[in-house]
Amino acid sequence: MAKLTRDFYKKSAILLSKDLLGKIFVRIIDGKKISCRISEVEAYMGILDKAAHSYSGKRTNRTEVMYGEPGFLYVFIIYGMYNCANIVAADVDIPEAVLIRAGVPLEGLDEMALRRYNKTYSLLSKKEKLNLANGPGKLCKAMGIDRTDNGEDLCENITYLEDDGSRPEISVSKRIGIDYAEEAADFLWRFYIKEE
DNA sequence: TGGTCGATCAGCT
DNA sequence: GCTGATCGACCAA
Repeated sequence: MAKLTRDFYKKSAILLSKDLLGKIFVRIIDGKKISCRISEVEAYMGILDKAAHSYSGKRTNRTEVMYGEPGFLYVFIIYGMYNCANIVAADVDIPEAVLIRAGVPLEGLDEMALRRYNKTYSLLSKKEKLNLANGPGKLCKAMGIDRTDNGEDLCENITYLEDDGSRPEISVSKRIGIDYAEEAADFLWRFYIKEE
């Protein structure tokens, strides 16, 4: 299984979004491997994107990591209680990122189930299994990602991506929850794996 | 099956 | 003091 290296992330958030679909998002926690297949993402195109935290070049403690090398984690808190995980794209001083919106659990099912529902995977209802990581906040909870993971290097061995050769068909739509962003709200920058 | 609403915090004004 | 790249609980029908 090929672990993705820095080069993979060094492209615009839109291109990276499409390449991320079907890839395997891995974390090693307490020596246990937890992973899920990325099934839904959104591109945030930085300076010119009114929906992006880095719109117009806004640079704060929070957005700082997006101005660095690509292939790092950008984690922020939304609505006071949920974390959202992004992967920094492009290049130094080009603050673009890809929001990981959903994943399909592959390994470490019990670890995810315990973190989300405080019970083992086999005790989950059908709905709970579906809901394990099918949203940005849920995925972070299942994968154990919070603000302390902001700035993690995906080219190290704690959190990283793998390519198992999967090349899914891609569907496109408007991004979610950014109605305030005027014309940018209509851009088709949400990508997800096509269901048959 | 679908609408509304509260939780709760970082960043901005 | 307000608002948001969300979620899940609760209620109505």
